[in-house]
Amino acid sequence: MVPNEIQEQRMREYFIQATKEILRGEGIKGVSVRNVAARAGYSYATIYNYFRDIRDLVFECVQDFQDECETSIHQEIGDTAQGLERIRAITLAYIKYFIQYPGTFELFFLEKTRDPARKKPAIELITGFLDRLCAEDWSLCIEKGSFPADQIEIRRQQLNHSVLGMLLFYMNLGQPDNYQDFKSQCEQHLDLILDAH
Amino acid sequence: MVPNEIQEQRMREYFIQATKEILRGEGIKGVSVRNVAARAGYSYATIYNYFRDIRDLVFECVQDFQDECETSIHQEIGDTAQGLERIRAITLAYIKYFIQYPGTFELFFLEKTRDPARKKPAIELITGFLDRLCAEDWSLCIEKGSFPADQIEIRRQQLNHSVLGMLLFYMNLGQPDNYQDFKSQCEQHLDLILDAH
DNA sequence: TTGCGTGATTAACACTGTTAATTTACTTAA
DNA sequence: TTAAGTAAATTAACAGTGTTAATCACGCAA
Repeated sequence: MVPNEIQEQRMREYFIQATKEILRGEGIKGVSVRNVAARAGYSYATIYNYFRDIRDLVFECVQDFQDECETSIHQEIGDTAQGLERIRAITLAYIKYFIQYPGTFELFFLEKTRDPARKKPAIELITGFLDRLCAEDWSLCIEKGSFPADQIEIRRQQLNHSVLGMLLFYMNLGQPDNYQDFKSQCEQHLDLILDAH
Repeated sequence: MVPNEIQEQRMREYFIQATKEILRGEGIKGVSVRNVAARAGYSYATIYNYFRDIRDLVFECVQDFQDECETSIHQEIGDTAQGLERIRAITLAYIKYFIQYPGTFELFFLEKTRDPARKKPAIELITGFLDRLCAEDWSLCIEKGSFPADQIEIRRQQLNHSVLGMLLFYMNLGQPDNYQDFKSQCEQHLDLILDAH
């Protein structure tokens, strides 16, 4: 890495850090060019020397928040035994994280890129996240023959879709109208999807 | 109705019409106070005599778009016989509508109210929409005993969540990356949810 | 005709993202 | 050491956004 590139990466990191702080505190609505720049100690226009636009900057935070989320999940699930039961635990912890940090939910699922092609890595990070978290456990399900092999794929997808749908219903439409009901709804649906009947 | 109220309702209607036109043409990103007012032939500040804020105005369009969507669906499903098969047809038409009018999808599921309590009617319109469309068919399923009665509710919910999740994945994250794949994915999942096994 | 009041309008404020022009800081060559 | 040149940070500016307060215009009653 040329010195130039080290400095550039450092500058980028200043802005990314500032953006992360704002996302954590105020959510995506608090992120603005001037807001981020002020927190990073630079003028607002400086951002455009390091990022194409503000959305570009915001998507740079995806990896970090995902790492953070993953850590939180692993703490939450403890040493739950691999397999279906752990898919359940991981998914519930995954949901819990987004409820706790709605700013991250907005960033991951509600924010749009100007140029999806250029941001493909970040987007793939998001779409494959839950699958990646549960990868080993699904493999084990195949080995143990918990499901017909051709059903694994569709169940993984269904898990993805249902979880996203439930989160969106709860966070954007307020349904169910309290967390207790929401949580038991989540558990009920997980049981259905992960049940081998 | 006092003359005063008739005039007021008329004014509101001018702005609502203008908003609907913009939503249809450019989606929610095209809706701004000045944009709507110009199209309605009034000054931007006039809107605030009839609506609390711009989001308030935007949510006034929900009912109309829902009526429009319902008409489109009934056209699409033709005379499909009541029951499970019609739930399938309705849901596919429902999905098709939102793909065709992404502005409506954004309005229904992505837009946030400032004051959810005050906009409760519009929100309930949205959250109960698909259920209402399929109400008769679910009833028939109960009568015919297609499912255990206690499973009906959860399947209805699962349909709701899965559909919303799939739509969001496809529209915001571009997964699957083409409409053909998306459509067959939808069909596959519908079969799973509506299958009595 | 004057005065009042309703309601539409303009002006203003505080924001937003983005770009161009300018200034600053630093490195290199003379 | 000074001068020139370059790279990067800053300011200014533009075109938007939502929202509110002050102002203006019009119709109606006295």
